[in-house]
Formats: sequence, C-alpha cells, structure tokens
Amino acid sequence: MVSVTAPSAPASALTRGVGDAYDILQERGFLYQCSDEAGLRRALAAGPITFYGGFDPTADSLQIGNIVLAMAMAHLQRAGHRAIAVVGGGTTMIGDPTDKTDARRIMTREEIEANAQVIKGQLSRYLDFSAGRGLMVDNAEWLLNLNYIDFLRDYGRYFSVNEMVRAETYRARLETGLTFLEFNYMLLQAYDFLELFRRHGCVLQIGGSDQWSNILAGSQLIRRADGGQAFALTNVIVTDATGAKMGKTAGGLTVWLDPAKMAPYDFYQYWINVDDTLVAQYLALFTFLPMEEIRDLTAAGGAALRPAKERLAFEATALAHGREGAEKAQATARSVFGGATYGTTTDGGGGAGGDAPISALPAREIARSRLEAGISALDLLVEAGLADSRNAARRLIEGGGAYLHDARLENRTVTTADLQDGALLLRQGKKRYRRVMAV
RNA sequence: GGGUCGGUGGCAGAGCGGUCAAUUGCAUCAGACUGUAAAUCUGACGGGCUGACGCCCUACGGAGGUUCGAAUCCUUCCCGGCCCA
Repeated sequence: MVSVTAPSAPASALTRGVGDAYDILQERGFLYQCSDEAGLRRALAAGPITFYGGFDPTADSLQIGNIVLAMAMAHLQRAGHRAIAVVGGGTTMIGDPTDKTDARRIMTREEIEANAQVIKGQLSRYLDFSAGRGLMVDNAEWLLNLNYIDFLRDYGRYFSVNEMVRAETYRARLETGLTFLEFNYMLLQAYDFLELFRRHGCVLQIGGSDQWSNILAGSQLIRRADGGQAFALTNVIVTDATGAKMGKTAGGLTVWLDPAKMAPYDFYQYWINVDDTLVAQYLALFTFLPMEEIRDLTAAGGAALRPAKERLAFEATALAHGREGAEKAQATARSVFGGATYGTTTDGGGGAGGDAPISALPAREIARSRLEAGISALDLLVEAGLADSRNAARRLIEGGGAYLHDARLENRTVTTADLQDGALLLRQGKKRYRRVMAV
C-alpha cells in the first residue's frame, strides 16, 4: 500500500493527512470500484477536495445498511476533505430502479422533507456539518425546477441510450420491466453530480457499488458538459453471513438508527449476534478503532471472539446512540445474559449509567387492574410483542419457548402475583427479552 | 393497438374440478447442542377456538358465472412479460 505524501493537513486533530484517505478506506475494506485510482489519489493528496454521497429519504430513519456510506464519508472527512451529504428529495420522487423488484412508491413532498430532517440529524453523528467541513443539501432544490425542454436540450444530448441500456443497473430491470420514469433516474443523479461540481467544486462521488453506473454517468456528464474531471468511487455492499444485505435482526426486524424504531439495546444486540466470520470486517467498517487493535481483537478464533463482538457492539452503538446509550445497552446485556464480562470496554467497566441493570430492555406497559383480574399468558405474549397472534403465542408456549422470569411459561393465567419489582420479565426463545411494566 | 404467455402464502415455485389452508426449496420462529456464534438434528410456520381428537372463518390479482363442489372451467376488469405495430 503506497502512501501518498500530503502537503499539509488542515486544522483539527488529524493523525493522517488528506492524501491518506484512499489508503484508509482501502485498508478498512470499504472500497469496491474506482474510476481512476491514480488520478483520485493525486487529487486527494493535492489538498482537501469536496466529495459527496447520497441518501434517499425513503424512510423516516436510516438503517445500518446506510452506515457504511456514512462511515466511508466520515473517514474522508476526518482526513480533511469536505463532505456533502445529499438527501435525494428530488430523485426520491422518481424512484431508483436499482436492485428493486418493483418500482418504488412515489412519496409526497411532505413525507420526504420530514424524512430528510430525521436523516440529517442521524448523519450528524457520523459527519461534521459545521461550516467549511461539510454540508447537507437536498437535490429537490435544483431538480424540482428543471424545465423538461431545457434539460433535454442542454443535457439529454450527453446521454447515450445504448450505453444506459447496457448498464448493470438497468439490465435486470429490462427483463422484468422498467418504466421511462425510473429510466430517468440515472440522468437526474448524474445531473446532481454536475450541479454539485458547479456549485461546490465537488469532484468525487461515493456510493454503494450498486450505484456505480449512476456515479459514472455523473462524472461523464461533468466531462462532457463542463470539461471537468470528477471521480467515481464505490464502497462494498455489506452482506450478512447468508449473503443477503445486512440489516435485519434475528427477529426479522430492520435495524434502524432511530431509537424509537429500534431500541439501542436491540441495536447493540444486533452486533453481538453477528456471525463469527464477519467480526473483523464489521469492526473495520463500523467502528473507528485502529486496524492494529482490530487485528489484535480478532486474532483468536472461536469463543475468544466474544470480546471482539462486545467491542464491536459497544462502539457501533456508541456511534449511533451516544456513549451513554451504549453503556446502558451493554450493562443490560451483561446482566441479562448471566453477567459474564468479556474483557472491558474503553471505560474499563461498562457503567450502567446509574439505572437498574436491565433498564435498557424494551418495555411495554399493562394496566395493573388487568393483572389483578388475571390475563392469559397468550394475550400477555401478544401484547408484549413477542407473538404476532394468540395462535403464535400458543405455538411458542407449546414449543417451550416462552419464559417468565427465566422460568418456562405455561399456558395459564398471569396475575399480580407474578410481578417482580412491579414488572414481568418475559422472554421468547433464548435471547429476546421484553419487560412488561404494571402501571 | 394486435398476438401470446402469465398473475398462488415473506420470496421462489408446484398444483390445473373434489383427497388443498394448498407439494417443495429458501427465509422465519421454537427446541436440542453451543460461545447471546456457525453447522447439524427435531418441530412449527393464514386467523380464531380447544387440555386434546378436532371445529370454525378468511385466502390462490378484482368482480361475476358454470358446478353438488373451483386455486383449478367460463366471462369480464386490472396488472405484468414476450413478439409484432
């Protein structure tokens, strides 16, 4: 790995300079493709550049699949480069055909804007949006006012349909059906890049490898329309052990960053339950730990990998939910799973944040009066969110997978006599806990 | 617009008049084994009721129809692929 000498790094506590950014991304396993590695290395080394990555406001929260890009951007930014996070408020109104079986649902402006706000908040945990360091823009700003005729005349000429049809992005969709609406997505994303090039001197776009053709189209448009040079870089699409895109818990839940959609405890658990073979990769991608430390942590195999997983979970949770959230989640997890400690985290003890050791467990409430009258175990499991229906709850109990206070729960009536410290501690299977508080 | 093929449970994909709540694979859930891992084995896997045998309801794109009986046949509408224009 050849290190390119950087002239000088701008202010802030940088241990490595602007020219090291490429190496950092490479050694951490982010990179998938680059349109011109030598050229990009030169550009990076020649001083801070402006780069961008896009996020689609299709949901009211980011999920961990989006973090890979955020982390890659964060590394670039930490190396001294200027980040632009583009929220695809305009493009979302079209629908990206990439890797979708069906056309995306078209959303209203209001939904999109609300989502964009949330996403910005979440991204600021990873990226610095202070003046001069980074900014966030919504491409609706320029896309919504495009005039069709003008756009065709000024830019349509630079796009070759032959080329587009050959793009991997569209090939699959050509088999199953692709509307003209979606087909235009590439043009708009390319135009975004051009617009950012003009407005902010942005010369690099980074995105998931599924965005490769779109990003390339942008850098080509910049060359054709303005004679400028811009680079395309893609990061790996991270998969889980089964080869599927990562992002679902064991319970099939999407791993959201929004604590209201997924409790930090569950977020933490997601990382703890990661497959052995992925720990090293995930540490490199989802934490800022130095590579040497990651190698040490994961040098041993087998059960010795557990401290590494705990570290991964802690660091990733701390990034998404703050240190305190991570500490609470960790303390709760340790308490609930037998209190075994595997090494220590950065603070040497994993403080509980002053709360009860299981305080971070997802909780539900139930009226005390209903417990006094007695509630069936079936209904209790359903209301706790551990079973989708009473039939499912029945099956769970029959299968021996329902527990109350760590004792197998039979199909009986649960009353206030079962309360411990004013709550019921329910468990589904080996590790899905839920507290039900009597109120 | 014409021709043709097709729309089945989370996905893939059987069924092609009764024995179909619907074969099978994947995914998922539980149990055993473990390290809150993987692999493996076992069971479950539309909803409701039941201690249980079992019973009831709703489902095979939508709406009608034929029939004792339809996911299976007919009509029509909607949606999609392919070929032609």
